[in-house]
Parts: sequence; structure tokens; C-alpha cells
Amino acid sequence: MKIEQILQENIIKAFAALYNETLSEEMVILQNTKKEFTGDFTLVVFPFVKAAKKSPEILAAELGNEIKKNVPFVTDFNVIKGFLNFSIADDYWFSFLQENGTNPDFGKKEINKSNPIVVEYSSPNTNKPLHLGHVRNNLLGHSICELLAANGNLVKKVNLINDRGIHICKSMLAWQLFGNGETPENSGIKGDHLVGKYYVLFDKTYKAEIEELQTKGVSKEEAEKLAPILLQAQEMLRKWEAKDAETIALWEKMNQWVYAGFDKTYQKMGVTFDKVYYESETYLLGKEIVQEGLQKGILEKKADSSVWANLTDNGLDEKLLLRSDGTSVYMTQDLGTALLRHKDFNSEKLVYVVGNEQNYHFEVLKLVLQKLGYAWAEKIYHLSYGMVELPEGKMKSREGTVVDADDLMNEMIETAEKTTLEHRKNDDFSGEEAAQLYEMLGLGALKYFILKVDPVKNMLFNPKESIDFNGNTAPFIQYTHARIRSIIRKAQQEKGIRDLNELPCIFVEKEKILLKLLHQYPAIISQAAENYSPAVVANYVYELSKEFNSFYQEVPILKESNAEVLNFRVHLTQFVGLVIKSGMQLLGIQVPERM
RNA sequence: GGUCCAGUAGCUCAGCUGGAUAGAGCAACUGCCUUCUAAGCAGUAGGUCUCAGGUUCGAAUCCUGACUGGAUCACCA
Repeated sequence: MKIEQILQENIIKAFAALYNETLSEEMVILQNTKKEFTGDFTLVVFPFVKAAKKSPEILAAELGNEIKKNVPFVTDFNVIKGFLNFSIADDYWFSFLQENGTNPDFGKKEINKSNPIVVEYSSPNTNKPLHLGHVRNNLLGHSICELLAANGNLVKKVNLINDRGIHICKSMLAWQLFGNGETPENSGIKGDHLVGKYYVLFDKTYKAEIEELQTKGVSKEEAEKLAPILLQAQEMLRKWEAKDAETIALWEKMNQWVYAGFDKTYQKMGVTFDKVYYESETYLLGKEIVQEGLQKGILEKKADSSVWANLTDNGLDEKLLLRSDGTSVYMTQDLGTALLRHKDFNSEKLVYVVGNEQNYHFEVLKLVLQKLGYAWAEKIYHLSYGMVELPEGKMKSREGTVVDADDLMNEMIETAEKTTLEHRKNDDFSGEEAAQLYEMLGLGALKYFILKVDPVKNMLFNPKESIDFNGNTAPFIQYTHARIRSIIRKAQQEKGIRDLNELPCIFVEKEKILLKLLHQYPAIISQAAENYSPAVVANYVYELSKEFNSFYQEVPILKESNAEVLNFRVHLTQFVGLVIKSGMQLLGIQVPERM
């Protein structure tokens, strides 16, 4: 049983014995004692003064006495105003280290569920390469899956690729018109970038045509609708929908280019999926559900025979589900895919990692499904995240201010190489080993930079200044890990690591701080998973690394002459290393053995 | 205009299920490499937690209202 629980129970017991009043468990909240005060766990007694009819100081003192008498591992307590601080025996901390210090899965819960949480993330369009916004999405999605799994959930990762629609036709058309048979193979351009190139080309041409029409006296609005290249694209979409063989063939060819490109990007980023859905296969779903809703009288058909969900009772407005011509819209599809996904996996819960510009969409999606009587809809969770902004403002693909994902990753790796070469004194890394290290460091810095920020917040990304390799960054944490591994290697070679059987007579304050931090790790994982926030883990791992560095600087580990103390410190060091590695893994960041 | 979200050091961010003196990093300044890896450590300086009310023993944290910034309100996806 957890020590906090034992303390909690005993506090309730002691309170009943002393004042004849029962406290509920939720009322008795223990927190970690702040560094400035002596003690390990703190109980705030202010909430209980009324029930006990005592002053806070007296109440705390009486309660402390009773607990100290009854709970063996509480060695002491002190009272400051209404704060009751308990000190826990060194034995407890020692056995905590003994029991968990070599367990690489410390803090993780076992998965004992058969119904998965299905997490959708990434969800790219196939008309252009991935950019910085997608990076935040992918990293969050991947990390949240790791977190949910570590917290004892079965997780399935899915991607829904938007491979159809007018935007894809734009790329296809521009390629047909200007491509001259250019392919990824004969041009050496990565497939997604090649297709993106033609999407941009379309837009350029479109704009030029609009201008030209305007000079002929056509209004801007009219021109935007009448530009020949747009009409051609619309025609192409009609052909696609009619399954015109030539159009489909071109569509398939270009999509394959894009998928090959995406695969490389995903691989480099370290993200994977259990199942990939394609909109071209799901975009007709959802109509049956709408019909069902109509029959049940939950949805309404208007005079022009369009179908709507009336959500005004829930504080929202009306939402279109079927157009007057009977075709479906985005929401209709999403209703269908939700149902499909629930069936495919027999899921317990659906999670969508999608930007906050779609908050309203998901609010409606959930509500409509609930109204239609699907009980599982209640558990739909939209993991909404804020936008990534650049110093110049928002990213606009049309204005060429997007930060491309591939370019960004490559730049990070290059910078990592440069920085590493500046730091390293003597290079004994093989070429391959060095390349792996640069990738770990560069991608780590990027991932950490993005994940350490609370998902709900918009974040600023300054390509020149933002990503540092010092301070609260992945390289700092990775460096700490490499240093720890180095100590462990030396300890093994020179001293040999023994089992941890004897309690060293002295605990240095710094060791206690580290142990208390490590002790929190399981709670950190739960908190991060429940709040869908990798940032919780990121900031924790940083704190732990920082604390270790401080410890490292002040307390000799291998120079220690007392064999028991040395052995204890080596075990503690090893434990810190394991938790750092584990925490970083939850963020999708690799950690080097040496650097 | 309606709805939703955010506002903490010069900058980027933690802290938010109410608790003790609001924390990091960057930038600035001072020390520390013959020492287990200096991508480090120790320290100085930097705050009206946007503002105004309210709730209470106690508010950066909860409530209300302003202000500022963002998102969203398509028979687009």
C-alpha cells in the first residue's frame, strides 16, 4: 500500500479517537512538504479546526502526537501554524529504493483491459507535406498514447488520411498542366513535397487568373468563382466522384507519392499507427445514422429536404447533417467514422487529437451521438491543442510562411551536430554512432520544446532562438542521462555493484530530495494521463535531472570511502537514470548511453 | 455580435482538484574545469500573477464583470 494512503487512514483514525468526528478521505489531503521545511509529508489542518473545536496549532500537535505513537515509520513531526509536517523513517526510503531501483517499468501500471482507447491523431491532407502544426499534433498524439498505455490502458493508434476533395484535385490538375511528367524518382524530390509544389503552383496560377479577370472588369468575387483553373479542378472532382478511370489512376499515383513521403517523415519523427483510415473509403458513411435519427425524430428535415440537428436546447445552434441534395458533410462523415471505429475496435473510448479550431465541431459531434443514443459517445474526448505561432504571426501556407516538418527536423539534427562538435573534447564515436547521437539530440530538442508546453495553450516558435540546447531542454536531460550511465559503467568496472542490503548510516539531504522526487513518479504518470498532458512528464523529468546535477556536483558518488554509502549512491544514481529514460520514452524521446 | 480558450519576470514557459516566502530556462552580472562528462554547478538582479469586485481562516488557483489576444460561428474539410 502507498505510504500516503497509510498516513491518510491513520489520520482519520486518530481524528476519530481524539475528537470523535469522522473525516472523509477526500478531506484528508497530504502533500509533499516544501523543501524549505523539515518533514516529508504535510497535512493542512485548517479544514478540521471547526470539527475539532481546537486552534490549528493545538489540533496539529495533538494529531501529530497520536500519529507518531501509532505509525512506526513516522519518526517525527513539527507544526508551523496550521501545517503539520511528518518525517518518515530512513528505512522507508531505503526499502523504496531497494524495491524499485532497478525496475525499468517503475511507475507504470499493467494493462489488464481488453477494450482499447482508440486515439486518432495526425490526420493529414494529401496535397502538401507536413508542417510545424502537424508536428505538434503528431508528437502530442504519440506521447499521449504512451502515457495512456503506461497508465494501464490498452491503446490503439489510428490515422485518418484526408485523401480526397477539391484540394487534392488542385495538385493533380497543376501537375497535369505543368508537370512534364515529373516524378519523385526522376526529380529526386520527396513525394509529398513534389505534390505540395504543384498545389502551390495551382494557387499561383489561380491568383494570376483572378487578377487577369479583374483587369477585364470582373469583380473580385466573381473572378474567384470563374477562374478557369478552378473550374477545371471542380470538373476533375466530379470526374473523380464518377470514378473516371484516368482521374482515379492519377489520383492513386500521386497519393502513393505522398504516402511514401509521409512514411519517411513519420519514421523520422518516431510515430506509428495501428490502423490507417482513408477518407475516400469513409466519406459516404454516416448517412444511415442520419436516417435512423430522422426516424426516431431526433433530427429534423427541412422544406428543402436538408437534414439538421437542433442543438439549441444545449446552448448550441443548428447543425447541418445532410445537404438538400442528400449528400453528406464533414460532420456526417465523422459520425459515421466514429461509429465504425467504435465497432472496429470494440473501444472503450475514442480520443481525437485535433487542433482547437475544431472545438465546436467535436462538441457537436459528441452531442449528436449522445442524442442518437450511443452510450459510449459520452466518453469521446477531444484532445484540443493550441496553435503554433511564428514571430511573424500565424503560419499561412499560401504566404509561404510555413515551417516544413522535414526541413525543421533536418535543421535540428545539423545544429545538434555542430553543437556537439563544439563541446566534445575527444571524439571516439564511430560515424554511425555519432549520426545516431545527433539525431537523438536534435529531434529530442524539438520534441521536448513542443511537449513541455501545456497543450491547451498557443505556443510561440522562434526558429532562430527558440530551440536551445541548454537549460530546460532535452539535450540537458539527455546529457544528465549520459553522465549517469557513465557513472554506472565506471562503478561496474571499478567497484562492482552489489545488492542493496544494508541501510547506510547517513542520508544526505540531497539524496532524500532525489528519493522523494522518484517516489512521485507513479503519481506523475497518472496525472499526465488523466489530464492528457505530456507537459507534466516533461517538466518532471527536467526537475529530476536538475536535482541530480546538483547532487552530482555536491556529493561524491564514486569517491565515497564508505562501501555501503557508495553502493547506496550508485543504486540511487541508477534509479534516477531509469526514471529519466522512462519519462523521456513517454515523450517519444530517446536517451543516449553516452555523449 | 454569440460561444469557447488563454493572459504569471524583458522573452519562452512551469505552478491552477484553494495552503507556508509565486518557480525554472533564456538574456544580464559574479564565482567554479589537475576532480564521477562544465550541454554543468553555486550565486546576484529581475513580479501590482491584466484590472476590479466576490467567496473564506487563506486566492495566481474558485465565482462574477471588464480589458487584451486567439479560435469559431459555411449546403468547406
